[in-house]
Amino acid sequence: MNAPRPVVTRFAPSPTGYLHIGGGRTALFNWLYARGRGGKFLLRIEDTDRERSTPEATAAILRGLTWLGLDWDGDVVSQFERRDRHAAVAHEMLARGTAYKCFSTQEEIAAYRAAQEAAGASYAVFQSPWRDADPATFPDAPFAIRMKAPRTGETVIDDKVQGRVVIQNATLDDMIVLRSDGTPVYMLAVVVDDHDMGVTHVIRGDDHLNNAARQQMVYDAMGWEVPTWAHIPLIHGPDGKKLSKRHGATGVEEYQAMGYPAAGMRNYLTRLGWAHGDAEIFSTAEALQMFDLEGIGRAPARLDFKKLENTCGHHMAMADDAALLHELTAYLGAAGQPALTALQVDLMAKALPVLKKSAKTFPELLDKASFLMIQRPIVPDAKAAEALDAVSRGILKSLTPQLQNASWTKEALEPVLTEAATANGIGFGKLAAPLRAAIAGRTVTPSVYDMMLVIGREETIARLTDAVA
RNA sequence: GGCCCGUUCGUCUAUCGGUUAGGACACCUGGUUUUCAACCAGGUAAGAGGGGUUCGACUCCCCUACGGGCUGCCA
Repeated sequence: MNAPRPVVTRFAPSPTGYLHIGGGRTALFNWLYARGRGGKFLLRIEDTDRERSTPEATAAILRGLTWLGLDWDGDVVSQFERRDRHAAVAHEMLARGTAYKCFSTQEEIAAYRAAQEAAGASYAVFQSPWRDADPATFPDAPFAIRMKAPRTGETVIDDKVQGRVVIQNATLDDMIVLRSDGTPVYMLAVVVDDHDMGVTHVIRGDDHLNNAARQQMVYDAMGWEVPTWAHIPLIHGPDGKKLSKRHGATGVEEYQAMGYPAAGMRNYLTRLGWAHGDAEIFSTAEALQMFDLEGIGRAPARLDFKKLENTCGHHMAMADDAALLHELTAYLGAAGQPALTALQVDLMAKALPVLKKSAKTFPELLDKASFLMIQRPIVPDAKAAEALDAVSRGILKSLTPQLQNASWTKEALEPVLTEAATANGIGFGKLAAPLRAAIAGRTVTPSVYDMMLVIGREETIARLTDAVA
């Protein structure tokens, strides 16, 4: 019995922008798969395209992953820095006879295709005249190294998500592995890096499914063990088209700035395109237990903000108070809003156990907490001002001295308020409205008891006094 | 154009030849309630279309339609 190799997965984004939400999900799947099996999750930045790669983009990707709670093992690998190794492998392929020098210029290749099209072909794979050329005929000119790919037969990708995918070798050309300027091509770099990094499972977007065939040829050419493939469908927008900027947020950091809690985001993203029976709301620890490649669907999934919000609501409610307060602070920073004052932090800590139960996002939480964020004198909005008519103000005024003596617990406050209502011949609702207006300056707030308990007796009485003055 | 992948309620999905096709979000109705929520109960809602295979197909095969991807000395 051979012990199975420990799982090694990786996330390999191009640093050409922010961390796309689809990329975030791909990273999450890789992370869940590795971490759930005691394996390693590696991070590699595919920065071989010097024109488009920026350090800012790399930083943004790292921030996005960190926010999602996806930690990687070891150092971040730069693909560009490994270019010498890639080139060495290309030359090794040359030595093995699995690749050859191609002196065809780009003009010649274009001309070849044009000629084929003129001859009626709709598309033609380029067939280099140098594939089997005698070295004696080699010109003294720059050359690219092309893989000597099989021209007949088929390449089979045994994919954990897509199943058995068969590609006819005749439809693939001899891809270039090393450019004429000596730089490696992405297709070669990925294979060399994945092999050198010991990656056992390649979990990535299905836009790479066709590429897998050519990459598998490189593995074969080098005599390396082919990793387990798992090509997952891309995420689409609500209209079913590929998710793009016109759908709204596509960057992971935008979701943070919109105030979705990371745990909810993880849960939602895990469930998007993956299922485990009826499991809907689960912790990350539970996700780690359940996640497998089997549960990944084959069809692209659409983003549904309503469900995202609902999922986040559950996580908000079950979050640990201290952790939630900490994340709220981080949210304010990410959203570019002022930090909480010491007093607000104090009040927020008291209010959180109640507020978190009904909020789905941080902005919503903050809105429900507005009664503790504001300062006297409180300026009521139009509707609140209406609730504070002369009669109501009179009732509030008579209530103040009674609050002075009541002990400040919900149990003690309840009879005080209900008795005040009956004494004035009104229902509790009629009393709560002006109270709410006086305490919060608005008509939609948490329970009046909860607000009073959070801000305390002194502040409550001060606000009531202001309102009736 | 060629090749590859996909298609179950509006959305995410379960089902792995035999089910009244299940769950969740959303939506609608009712309940609870000091407001908004939250919460509780109930309801509407699906196998893209057409051929096969089979005693029996959402499940297997073929065709069509639609969607997506790849087809580069980009990644």
